Amino acid sequence: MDQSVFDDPRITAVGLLVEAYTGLSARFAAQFEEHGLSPVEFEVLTRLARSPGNQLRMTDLAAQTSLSTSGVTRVVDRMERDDLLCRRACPSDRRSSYAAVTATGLARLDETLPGHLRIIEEWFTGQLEPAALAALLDGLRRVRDAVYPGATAGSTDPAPIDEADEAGC
Amino acid sequence: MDQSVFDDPRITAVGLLVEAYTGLSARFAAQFEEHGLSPVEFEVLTRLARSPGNQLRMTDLAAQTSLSTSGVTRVVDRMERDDLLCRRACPSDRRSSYAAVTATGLARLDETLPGHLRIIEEWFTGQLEPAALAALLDGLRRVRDAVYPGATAGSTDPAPIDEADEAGC
DNA sequence: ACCCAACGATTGACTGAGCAACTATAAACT
DNA sequence: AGTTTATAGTTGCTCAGTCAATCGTTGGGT
Repeated sequence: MDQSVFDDPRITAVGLLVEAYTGLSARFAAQFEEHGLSPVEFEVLTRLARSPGNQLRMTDLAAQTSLSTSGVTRVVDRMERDDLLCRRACPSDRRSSYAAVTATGLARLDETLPGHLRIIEEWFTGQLEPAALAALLDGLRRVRDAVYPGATAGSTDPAPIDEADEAGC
Repeated sequence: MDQSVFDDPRITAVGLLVEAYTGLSARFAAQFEEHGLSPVEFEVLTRLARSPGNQLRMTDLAAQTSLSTSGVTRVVDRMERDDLLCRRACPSDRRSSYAAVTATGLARLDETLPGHLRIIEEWFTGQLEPAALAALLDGLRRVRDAVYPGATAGSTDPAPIDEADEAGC
C-alpha cells in the first residue's frame, strides 16, 4: 500500500469534515444529555416544534429525520412514554397518526435550546470571524445542495388544529 | 414555541454542516458497499494500512476510530472471519494483540480507494473553485482544532516487523 | 359497487454498538 | 520476592435502529 494515498488532499478534506462534525456532535450530545434528551429526541422535538400545530405525521417525521419509519415508531414510543409527545389520530386519513409535542416536550425543548445555541456559538460559529464563517457556510451550502437529496421535503396536508386543544392530548 | 428560534443563523449553520456530512456519508457508504465494506470496515482498513507494518494494537485502533475497545474487538472478529485482517500476538506485551491487514484486505482497499477518491472529488472538493474550497477547509480546520480532542493520537510502541512475513498471518 | 394496487404505521427478527464485569498480564511499590 | 494497582482484550447484557412482513385503510380503475 502506497502511503502517499492517505496524504491525498481529498482524504484530508474529508477528514476535516468528519472530525469537525463528530467533535461538534459530541458536544451537542453532552449538553442534550444534561436535559435528559438523546440527539434523536432533540431532533424529533425540534422538527415537530417547528411544524404547524407542533405536530407531524409519522411518515413526514421520518422523512425529516435520519430515521426509517419503523425507527420513528420506536422513538415516538419512547418519547410518548416519557410524555414528551403524544400520538393523535389524523382526521382525514385513518391510516395516519400525528406525533404532537406535549407541553412537557415544549418545556424540555425550551430549557435545552439556549444552551444548545450557546454551544454552537462557542465551538462553531464563534470560532471564525464573520467573513470566514460566511465562506465556510457558503461552501457547506454548495456541498449540501449537491449531495443532500431531501433538502426540501415538506409535510403535506397540515391538518386543521384546534389551538385551544393544542398539546392537550 | 417561538418559531423564529429555528431561523437562528446558528441553527442554520449546524443544519448545513449536518446535511453536508450525512449526504456525503451516504454517498461513501453506497460506494463502500459495492466493494463489500461497511464504513467502519473501510475506516479500520485505512487506519491499519497507513500504520507502520499495516498493523495496530487493538487499543490504538480504538483510539483512532469512532469505536470503543469492545466495538473494535467485534469489528476485528468480523473482519478476521472475512479474511480482511488477522490478529497477531504482540511480542513485547502478551496482553496486547495487533490487528494486521491481510493481503486480501489490502487488495480490497486498493480496489475501493480510487472510487472513493472519485466520489470525494465529484461531490465535495470538485463542487467549489480552489479558493472557495480552501476557505471551506480552513474554516473546518479551525472548528476541528477547537472541538476535536484526539486530533493527535498516535500509536505507541510500533513493534518490529519482519517485512517478509508481513500480511502472511 | 367491487377489486386491487399503493400507502401509513406497527411488529418480529436481527445486527451493531456501548457499558460493565471479568481474565490475564504487566508494572510499581515496599 | 510479594502484593497491589493498572492495563489489554474479551464477553454478557442491553438497547437503538434497520429490513421485511403484516394489518388496516385509501383511492383509482372498471
